Amino acid sequence: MHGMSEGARSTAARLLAALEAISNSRDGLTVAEFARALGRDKSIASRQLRPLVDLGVLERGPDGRHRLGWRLFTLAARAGDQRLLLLAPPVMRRLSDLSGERVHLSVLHGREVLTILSESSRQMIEAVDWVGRTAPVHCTSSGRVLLFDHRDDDVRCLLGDERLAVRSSAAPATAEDFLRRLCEARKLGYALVDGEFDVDLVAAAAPVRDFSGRIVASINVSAPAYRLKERLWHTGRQVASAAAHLSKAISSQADH
Amino acid sequence: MHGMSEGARSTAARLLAALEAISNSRDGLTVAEFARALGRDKSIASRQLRPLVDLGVLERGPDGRHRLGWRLFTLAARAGDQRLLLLAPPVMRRLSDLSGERVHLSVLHGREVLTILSESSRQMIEAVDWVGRTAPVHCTSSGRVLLFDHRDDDVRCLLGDERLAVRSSAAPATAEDFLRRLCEARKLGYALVDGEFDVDLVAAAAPVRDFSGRIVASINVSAPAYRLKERLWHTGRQVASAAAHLSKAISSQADH
DNA sequence: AAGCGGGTTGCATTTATTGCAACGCGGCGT
DNA sequence: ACGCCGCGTTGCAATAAATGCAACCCGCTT
Repeated sequence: MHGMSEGARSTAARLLAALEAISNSRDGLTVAEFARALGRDKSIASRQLRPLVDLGVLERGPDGRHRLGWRLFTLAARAGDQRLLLLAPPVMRRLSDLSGERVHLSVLHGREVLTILSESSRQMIEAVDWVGRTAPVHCTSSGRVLLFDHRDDDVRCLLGDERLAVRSSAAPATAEDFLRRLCEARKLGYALVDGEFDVDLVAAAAPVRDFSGRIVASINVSAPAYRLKERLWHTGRQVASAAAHLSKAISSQADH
Repeated sequence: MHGMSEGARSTAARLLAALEAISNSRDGLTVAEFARALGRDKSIASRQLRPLVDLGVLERGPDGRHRLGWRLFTLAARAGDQRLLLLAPPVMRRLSDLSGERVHLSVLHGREVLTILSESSRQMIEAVDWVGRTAPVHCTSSGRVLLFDHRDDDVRCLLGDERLAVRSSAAPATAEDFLRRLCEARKLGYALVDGEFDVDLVAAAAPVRDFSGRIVASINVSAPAYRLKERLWHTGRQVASAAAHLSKAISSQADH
């Protein structure tokens, strides 16, 4: 009952305590239950809950129970974007040092893959800036990873019925061909691509997920085949590890 | 970028305004920027931000910029219908590819329509879109759809007795006018709107229902009239199909 | 009818927020 | 070096909140 009586000093702390009290309840709280949970008078509960409902932070069901509202989700979604851009660079840099190659962060952009961050390696020879540019989803490791959680039907619809525009002989020519490779990558947990986007390029990618498990980005290593092909499997595991680390960091308190 | 909303009375409203000000900034806000965004003294900003940072709602980077923090995730993870949020994006993306236009997912919030997801060619970068914002219920396709199952009396009560605030000459001026259009949409199974919210905007929306048949959200396509008006009927059927598909998806148990 | 619990509202008191001022800090141009 | 400007924090009085008690309405049980 007295669960977590704590010294809530600030009004912000009291408000957050209110939200968490409701969050911790399974079916929401009525005004009286809410008042008891906070150990305050029910009048306070009534007057505190109303503006929150008006703002959309809480929802009041027809049964008079208060539950968390959609507004919190829109905030959390933006928090995810901000934290991704904030926390990705150090993870990417470490991966770049480990692999010795250039590391990219990409998101799904329509039916293409958009690179939004890039961390350079010490190498002289490397692909020029891809930031802001898009690449086909079907012949890149990032594209494969970003479609991890899509159902086969959605993938087919995304790729279109026609034959895929092949950039090289190694790239998948049909949607079914792509789905086979996607299935392989799913089992593996990360995607390896050899000469599909460009005959001389190999790449490894892994998915970055937010707090709800949704794939929000892909982290990938791309390099000339002669330099990376031999150890591509090893790099794949490194990328997967980095992506998992970034996924955890986005939704957890302590970073670095 | 300046404070757009006025009339924040309660402390809860002030707090939410603070969070949204930071949410709407791409790289976070410093204390001074935050103060300017709220139009208040910087001392208030300093004293308001600190407890939020301590609680984990906000995070203060080494550069002194405040971004949304991890604590929002713990709340949002239980907010709303997680199943809907998880399954909607792929369906929306497919509809976006089909129609070539931007797709939104909205819920009813009081007498307004709140957009909670948006899928299109652009994903997260420069996402200054509708997400998190509300629109009038009487002159939007989503609003019409979200009131599908409301009784006429409830609709009248929701809209109020007074004349509706018309945004354009095409929008319904009275509750009875709205009810006529709502009845049309009911028969059709989806709602088409031409120049009601904005003279140059057309839209099509369809209802998303949960297992019990209750309308939990609306999926809709919105685009400039010159681009979509010709094929709006066709788009309406596409939207209805996508909404039906999503309704089935959130009701079914089996899902990878 | 009376009792009970949930929900809201009035009002005096208590408490916290507000805005002004001042201060320390770090960069930058003359 | 100096002064200047912007940022961030802190004291302090006036202000504007939140708080708790009470009363009230409503539906329901006894």
